[in-house]
Amino acid sequence: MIDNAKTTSSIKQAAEFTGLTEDTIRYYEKIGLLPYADRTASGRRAYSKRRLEGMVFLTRLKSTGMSLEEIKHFQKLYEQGETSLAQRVSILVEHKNKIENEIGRLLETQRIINYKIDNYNEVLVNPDINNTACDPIE
Amino acid sequence: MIDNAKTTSSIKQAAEFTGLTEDTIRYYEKIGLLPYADRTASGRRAYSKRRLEGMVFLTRLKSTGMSLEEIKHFQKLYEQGETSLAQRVSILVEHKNKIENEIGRLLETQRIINYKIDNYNEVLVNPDINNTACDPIE
DNA sequence: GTACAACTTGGAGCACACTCCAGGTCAAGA
DNA sequence: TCTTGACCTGGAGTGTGCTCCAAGTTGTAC
Repeated sequence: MIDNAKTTSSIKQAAEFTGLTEDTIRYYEKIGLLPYADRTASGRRAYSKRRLEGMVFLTRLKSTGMSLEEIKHFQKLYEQGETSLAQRVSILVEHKNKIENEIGRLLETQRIINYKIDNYNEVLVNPDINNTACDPIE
Repeated sequence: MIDNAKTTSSIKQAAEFTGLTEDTIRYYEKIGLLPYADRTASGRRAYSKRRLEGMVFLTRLKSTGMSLEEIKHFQKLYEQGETSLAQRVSILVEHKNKIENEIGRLLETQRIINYKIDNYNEVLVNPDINNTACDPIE
C-alpha cells in the first residue's frame, strides 16, 4: 500500500499554524464562527490546508478589529453560496474602509507621541526646561 | 464684581469634549486612571482645559491599543514627578513601536482584502469563473 | 417654594472573547 | 496489556472595560 502524503492536520497543528489556541479553535467552532470541522473515524478534527488558510484569514479579520459576531455573519453568508456574493463584497469594502480610518488614527497618534518623546528628551537633557508637553496625558 | 470667564467644565462638557461617557469618566477616576478631579464647593467635578486635553491624549493611548492598566501605570509615574521621566519616555517609545507594528499589520491585511475584493468583482461580472479567492476566509 | 434636571456615591450587572476543567475516548509505544 | 498523552464534549469561570441603577444632593427656572 502506498504511503499517501498526509493531507490533513490535527487541532494541535492547526493551532500552531494559525497562532490560535486549541481551546479557541474549538470555541470558534462551537459558536458557529468556524464551520463544523471534518473528523477522523475516531472523531478527531482533521483540517485541510485550505481550511487552515481560511482560519488564518479569519484571524486577520479579528486582529484588524472585526468582531466575532461580524466574522460569523460573513462565514454564514459564505455558506449560503453565491447569492450572497455582493453582500460579502460590501462587507469587505466596509472593513477595508474601517482599516483605512484606523491607519489614519494610528499615524496621527504616532505623530503626537513622537512630538512628546522629543519634548521629554529635551527635558532629560536640560531638566530646567519643565516642558508642559511632558504632562501625563495632554 | 467682575464676571470672570468660566475656566472649568462640568463632567457633561468633559464627556462631549473627549467622546467618553460621563460614566466612563467617573469609572476611570474610580480605578485611578484619572487623578481625583477637582470639585466645586458643592462636590461636582470641575475640569480645567489642561485636564480635558489630558483626557483626550489618554483616549488616544486607549484607542491605539494601550490597556487601562498600562495607562494607569503611566499616570502613576507622572504623579511620582520627574524621577520617572526616563521611564515614561521608554513607555512612549515602546508604544510608538507597537503602533508601527500595528500599522504594518493593517496595511498587509488591507492588501489581502483588496486582492479578495478584486477577485469577488471578477466573479460578479463573470459568475462562471468560480474563483477560489472568494472563499470565506482564506 | 416647587419642580425638574444635573449631578453625586457605591455597588451590581453585562458583553465580549476567551480559558479552564471534569470526565471520558482513543492511539501508539514499551 | 499497560501507560501516556492527545484528543473529545459540555459547561463553568475569568478578565477587561464598561454600563446601569438606586438613593441622595444641588442648581435653576418658573
